[in-house]
Amino acid sequence: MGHHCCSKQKVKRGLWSPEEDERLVRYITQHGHSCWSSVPKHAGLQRCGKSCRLRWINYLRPDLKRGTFSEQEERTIIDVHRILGNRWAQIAKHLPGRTDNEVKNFWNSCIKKKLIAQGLDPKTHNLLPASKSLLHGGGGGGANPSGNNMARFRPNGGGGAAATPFTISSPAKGGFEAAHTGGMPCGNGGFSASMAAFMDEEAAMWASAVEPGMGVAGMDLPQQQQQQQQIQLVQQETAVVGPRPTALMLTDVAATAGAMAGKSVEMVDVSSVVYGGGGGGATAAFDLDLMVESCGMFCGGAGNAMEQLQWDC
DNA sequence: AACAAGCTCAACCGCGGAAGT
DNA sequence: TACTTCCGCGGTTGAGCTTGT
Repeated sequence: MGHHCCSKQKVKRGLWSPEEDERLVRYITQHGHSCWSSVPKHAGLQRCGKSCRLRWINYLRPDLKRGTFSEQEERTIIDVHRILGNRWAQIAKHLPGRTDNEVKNFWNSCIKKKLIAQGLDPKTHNLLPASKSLLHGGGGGGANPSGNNMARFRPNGGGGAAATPFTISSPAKGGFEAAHTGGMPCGNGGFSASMAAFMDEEAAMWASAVEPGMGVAGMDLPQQQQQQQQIQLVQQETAVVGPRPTALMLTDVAATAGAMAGKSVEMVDVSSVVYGGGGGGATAAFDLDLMVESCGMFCGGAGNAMEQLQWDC
């Protein structure tokens, strides 16, 4: 087979030998890689340019940070992924020294499973259907009527029947708090103790996206600041304008965009939360490239919920 | 100790888009 | 405008390693 780009040549495939690595490193440090297709020829390698590029970017680059991901990096990945989806290259830009491949592998091998274990859909960061029924227990009143974990309510948050102190960004934490504040109908065994314990354990991680004014349990101030910087970076990247929205708002909006674009994003109720809420007519103060590219138009629906969700400060 | 199952991660594949002709 | 080439990205694969039985 071989790559279409190098099918004419006889190229070696598979793992790289130390000698090949050395050749590639030596060549690139001396000449750079302005044209990958010519690199193998000049470096004396029986590889295609694509393979050389991959090897350099993912393994040989001197600025690579290797080793396990820190908790901070993990939080960043989750937060950015919630906004950008599977744009690994974009996500990796927020993690100096990490490659898209590394981030992707870490996501698939680790984070994804964590999310699933928490009953979250790793694609949408929403509760999986099974978990929804678990959390909502089939009981009645007061609970988030949408069943969508992305629906969050502010403590001072205006409207609706939700008087529950939903201040969280984390779906898991939300479920946990709700269960413990009676905001959700736990029912008899609708929300297991073990699950609550698990969520409690994970709360610190999820707290990463909590509004800054709220303080974040389990995260010290520098961490919060660092986290905040990451979120701001994403905001800049997505051309956010206007008042600073929470990471969650970005998430909701971006996810909604994804849903509108039919990208198999299960965000059925997000718009009702972010835009709908209690009616109203404020248009979101977003100009997300992401959204433009996703759906071509921005359904600046209704609702003053956007304002309600903005930063406190 | 031997085997199976699960996991990690480097590498490949195929596609889309940009640039050049 | 149409075509070709190249680059970069995301999805997928599979070899090697680890863990459990």
